[in-house]
Amino acid sequence: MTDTILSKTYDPHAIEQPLYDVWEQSGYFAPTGNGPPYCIMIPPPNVTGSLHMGHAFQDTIMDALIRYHRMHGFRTLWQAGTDHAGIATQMVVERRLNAEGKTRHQLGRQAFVQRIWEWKAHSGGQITRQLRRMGASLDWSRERFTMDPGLSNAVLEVFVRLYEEDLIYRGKRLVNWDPVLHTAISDLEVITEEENGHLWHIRYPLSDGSGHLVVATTRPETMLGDTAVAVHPDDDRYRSAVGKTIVLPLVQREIPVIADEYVDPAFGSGCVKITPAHDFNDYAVGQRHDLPIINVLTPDAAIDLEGSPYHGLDRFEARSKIVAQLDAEGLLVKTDAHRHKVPRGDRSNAVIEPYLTNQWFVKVAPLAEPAIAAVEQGDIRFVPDNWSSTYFEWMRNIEDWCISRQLWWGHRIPAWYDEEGGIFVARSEAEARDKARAKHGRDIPLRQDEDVLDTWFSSALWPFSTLGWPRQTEELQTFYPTSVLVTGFDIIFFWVARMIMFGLKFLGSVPFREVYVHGLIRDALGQKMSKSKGNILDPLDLIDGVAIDELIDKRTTGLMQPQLAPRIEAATRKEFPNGIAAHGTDALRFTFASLATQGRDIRFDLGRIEGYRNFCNKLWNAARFVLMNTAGERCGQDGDDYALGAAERWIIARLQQTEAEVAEAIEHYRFDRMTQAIYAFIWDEYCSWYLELSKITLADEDETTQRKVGTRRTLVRVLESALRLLHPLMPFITETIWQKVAPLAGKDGSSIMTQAYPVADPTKVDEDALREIGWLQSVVGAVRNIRGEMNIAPTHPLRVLLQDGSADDWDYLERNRTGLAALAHLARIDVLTGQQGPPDSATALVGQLKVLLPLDSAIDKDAELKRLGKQITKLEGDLTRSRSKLANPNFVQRAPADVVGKERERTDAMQTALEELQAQYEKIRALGPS
RNA sequence: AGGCGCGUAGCUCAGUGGUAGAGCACUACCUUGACAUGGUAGUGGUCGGUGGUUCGACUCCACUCGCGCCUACCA
Repeated sequence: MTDTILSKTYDPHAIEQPLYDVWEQSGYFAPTGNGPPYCIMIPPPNVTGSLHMGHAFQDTIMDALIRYHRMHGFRTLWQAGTDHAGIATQMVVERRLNAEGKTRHQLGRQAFVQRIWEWKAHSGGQITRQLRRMGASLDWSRERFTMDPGLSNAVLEVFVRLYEEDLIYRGKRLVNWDPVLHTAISDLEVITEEENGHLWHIRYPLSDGSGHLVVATTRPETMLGDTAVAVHPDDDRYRSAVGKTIVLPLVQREIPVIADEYVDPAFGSGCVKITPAHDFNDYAVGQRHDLPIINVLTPDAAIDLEGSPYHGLDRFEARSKIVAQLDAEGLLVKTDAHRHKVPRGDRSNAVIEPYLTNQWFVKVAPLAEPAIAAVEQGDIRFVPDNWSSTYFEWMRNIEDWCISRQLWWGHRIPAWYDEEGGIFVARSEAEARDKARAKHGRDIPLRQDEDVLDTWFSSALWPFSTLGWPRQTEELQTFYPTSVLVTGFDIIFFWVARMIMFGLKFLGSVPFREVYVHGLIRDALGQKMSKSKGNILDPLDLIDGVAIDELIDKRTTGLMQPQLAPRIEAATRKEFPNGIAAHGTDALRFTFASLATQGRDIRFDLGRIEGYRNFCNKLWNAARFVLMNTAGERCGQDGDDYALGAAERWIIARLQQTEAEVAEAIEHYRFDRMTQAIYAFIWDEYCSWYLELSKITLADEDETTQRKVGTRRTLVRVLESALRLLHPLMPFITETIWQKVAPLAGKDGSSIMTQAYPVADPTKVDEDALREIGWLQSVVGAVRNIRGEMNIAPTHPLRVLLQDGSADDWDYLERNRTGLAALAHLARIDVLTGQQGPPDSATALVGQLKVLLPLDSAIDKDAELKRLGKQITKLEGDLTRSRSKLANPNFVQRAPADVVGKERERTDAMQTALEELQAQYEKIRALGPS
């Protein structure tokens, strides 16, 4: 391999990582220049997590936008950073601790948190390394972590200010309680899914002995905490019972029968047991009727009722005992199978209990109002737009946000209590002491709240906390509001809405102008990728390749349900019998971009990435060809004399059109169209046609030097532009080739990254050249069609006759004779003039020009008849349709004149062509057997 | 119950009020000096269904069938 020529085969592994290191060390990722600011905040991945397909997809999109804008001269910042991911991270470390036979409680809070920091130091670099493998041009010099001092300070500031404005409050409320993790979680972290259960019908005797009511429940164990039975006020069946009391079975407590509209008379028996301490609806009923609230569960969700035989039993164990006891007492009327929704924690998968505890809440409604307005007014635009309805739907029905978590890993709530339960919310313990001293007139012991904040609380500040807020930094001034947020729809509520609310509240303006909402990557079968399903693909495996055994190993180790392993192994072997080949980062990125359509689900199909790996290879080899033909040659630089032929002007025109298409696509976040435009240009036009045409010019001994210089110039310059056009999607291969090609194209600069993005120049769209090469392609196509359909070897030299051409046809022929002969493998091209009758030929039409291939031994009569017949049939169908259109007076009168005119022209052309082909068909048929 | 999305070639997906597209797969021929991770040609769709608007509907509207997601839920 010489210095100027590329290696024979495209090997992504050899080129990618070294380039990234050079870029990073050169400081190319940091914002520079005085252009308008462009900023994207990375959705911070979990600090101890690893890169999954969703990340890789999202980061590809962001990097494409960032590189595109950077090349356009924007002062571009892609903010790097990670999230402390409270529950997730704590769980990981706790599990490791448990594996050592210890619990976090044995360790104590301080030591446990220290362990987590150690774990972060140990594994925190993985995801950032993986992002580098993806080519992500994040500004690592500005990397942030949500628990950095600066960001923690922002959290404090926001908490204190919201508290001072009464937008944060503490209260004893029914919350979603995770009995495994021992913490409250927000509504959003609860996953409710239908499961099989039972509906137990239980007899509740009236105290006055006048009978009983039957209540239906899915949770009989909560009856221990019943404080009423409710019926609908209009339910005639139970009107007389309202106001009476019931002796609660097993407990023998007397509880009232009340009337409340909440009850659906049509469901079950129409009587509902009310347990305000353990059901959200019952809690509301309890509030309305001033019912006592009796808690019967421990934080572990075991029965907590001193003196009861069920005390200490887990809720599910208690359930079966209670049902058995009721049955024994003759109070169980019946048990129905019943499907109902069961709430589970998204992290622990434990059944969530509504549980009465002291928690901190954000009063969301006042914050939601301006956040709704911002989207209504268009200060923030969702792309695609339909996501705004989802956003509105949620924001208009939003409930207060429970932000306290009974965890150890996270931002500790900046609230201190005195011994009388007084609360001092402050930026520091010292400040809290001052406040306490002011209240009590002396120093008193204070104790800080044990809880930490929901991770999403700090994430909500990400767009400004990373830029230094509450300090008014230069970065904050420059980059806030950021340009666009790129995210999946699954976290619109968790994250996007909350960033908007907090951004408006604390900065007075929206955190981003646009929200590009992309779909979720699924497997080839449309299943969500998850560890437990064993269908995870690791983006790095697609880049580097993975052997089948290793892949199976990755998918089957550490499963929650190890019994699924054989099934997962079988499915994996079926889908990837030979493992996964290495495709390189560029191919993976291009694949993601091509899949970025407007839909919700994205099925990841291995065929796509293979195709794009081939595309890389195509580009690589095209570049090799160009370098082989231009390196060390005159390429029309520095005033060197050159001339451009139609082919050159054509490919230059097509380049402009492609550039315009690409700009249009990326400005509308249509990365799929961007990939398609570039792919088609490079493969189908530059490689398939221009390279082939250039070979002819360069090999033609009769061709002028100027034309040859012009051809070389065009080869390198169009390639160089195409590389820049492609760079945001395929950073590595484009940089590698660019380094070789740029000098030949008269470009200097150390990296393609910092070059200008190509912009279409409409004055370079030469319509004549487009027509001329279009003509050439049609004539070549006509010959190839005949060749192909009749199975004539591509190299078998043919003679072609052209007849009935227009002045343009002969003009084009004159200039493209050599090209036509070479591309169509023609030995001779002759023009039939005047009354010369053509020999028996296979015939095709290009406009009115007849392309005739005389029938010789190479031509099969039956094949030609078949070929013509096929064309005739198609033409007849089209013609019939066109004619009936024109025969419709309404069409002729009402359709726009140009549409009608076009239809007439088309019909005439088809008519002529059909006659020609039919005549030809008859002529061939009349020949004797071949 | 409310909201949203999807249904186009065997598969994965674009698309537009005016003659249906791409990639992959498939078939035939071809190892021609950039590339077999390649070349050339070709097969393949009454655009889920019904009705309406229109000169004209795959496209707009209504209804309908099927699939999926989200939110809120009847104990």
